Amino acid sequence: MRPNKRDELVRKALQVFYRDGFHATGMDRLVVETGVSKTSMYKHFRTKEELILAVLRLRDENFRNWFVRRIEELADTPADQLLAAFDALGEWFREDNFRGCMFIKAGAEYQDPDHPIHVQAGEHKRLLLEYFTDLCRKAGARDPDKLACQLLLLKEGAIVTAVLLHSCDPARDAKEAAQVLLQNALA
Amino acid sequence: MRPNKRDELVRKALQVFYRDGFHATGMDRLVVETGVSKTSMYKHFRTKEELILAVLRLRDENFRNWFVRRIEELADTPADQLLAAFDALGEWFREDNFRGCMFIKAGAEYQDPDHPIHVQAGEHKRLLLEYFTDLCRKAGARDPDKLACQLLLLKEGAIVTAVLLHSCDPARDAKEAAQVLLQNALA
DNA sequence: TCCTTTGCGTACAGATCAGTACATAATGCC
DNA sequence: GGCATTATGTACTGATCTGTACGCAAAGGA
Repeated sequence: MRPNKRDELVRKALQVFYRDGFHATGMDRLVVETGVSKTSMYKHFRTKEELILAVLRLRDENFRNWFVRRIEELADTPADQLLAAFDALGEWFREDNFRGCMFIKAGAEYQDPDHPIHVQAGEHKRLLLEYFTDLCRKAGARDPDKLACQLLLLKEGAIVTAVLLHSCDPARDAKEAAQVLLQNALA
Repeated sequence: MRPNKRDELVRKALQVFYRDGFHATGMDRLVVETGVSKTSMYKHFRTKEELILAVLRLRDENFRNWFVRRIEELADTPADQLLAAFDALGEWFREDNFRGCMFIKAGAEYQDPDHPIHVQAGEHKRLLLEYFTDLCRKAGARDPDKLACQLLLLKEGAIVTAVLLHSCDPARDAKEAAQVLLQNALA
């Protein structure tokens, strides 16, 4: 029971869940795709829910790391970084295997607000909101909390719309909207 | 096989699917909850997918009717109506059984872009976008298509955020953002 | 070499999935 | 009333779901 074996399982499960959804992906399929035996799978994760929670933790880490790093590559000042966030989004939308936000989907499949999976999905959004708020404060916005929330709305809306309309334009439109909001919040 | 019996089944199925999700709701449970026999159910709908598509059609009709009507009750001029849309959203968020947007959830559970359910979910958003575009044009916006898309982003983002953060504030924040964008597009 | 412990694969349990076969009950027509 | 058609309820199919029981093989200690 090597500890990195567990990580490998989580990585693989992440791909499959992201592509096909949670309810639609059975443990049997995961067992086949990872090549591990069912007993081993259930040694590492006592239930499917526990596996999903581990997957969401990894996804949260991966996504936020990538997002923040990419933004810092694209821009220097906090204000520019807030706008660059939407360029990063656009890059994400253009990836071949883009399938929307895993946390929105998790919240959609596990709707009970008290369900651990739903709670964890909300936590991801809260952390992103914190990041935005921090940038808004550094940029000198009049009401950093409000502006951050508005930019988050644009981000989430862009993701959902990109998925359902199969278009990458939402990233561009969201960026222009963010520009207007930012200008308004700084003046 | 009364024709209104079918509508009744769709109405009931809508409630259950909306509350519990598509994959998580089996035909057996629907049969029990509607009180109809399984044979009758499959006489009206040849497959589960066909039932879901009928449910989405009804939901699209219900939601857009309610949305447009409520907006017209709340405001008179096109510009005010665009803002009132977010007040209507806020009322929706406050409903006890608010569980987010059924079409976002449908798109999340049926991710294949060619899947009929995914396509139909996208169609709903397209129709909403058309409605917004029409209002933007009437309001005299400089670029009605762009503004409409941006307002749609705010709406979708507000829904997703309201669900995951269990808060109704997104409606308020979205409205204020819409106000700024609208002002900017008219000036 | 023998014994114990640990890890893994297979086969299975019981529930539930979508969908159907078939018998019975209700209805329309003459 | 007698007959054909249609609607319905039950019981079932084979597949798949999450999770487990058990047998075997490898490894470690004396």
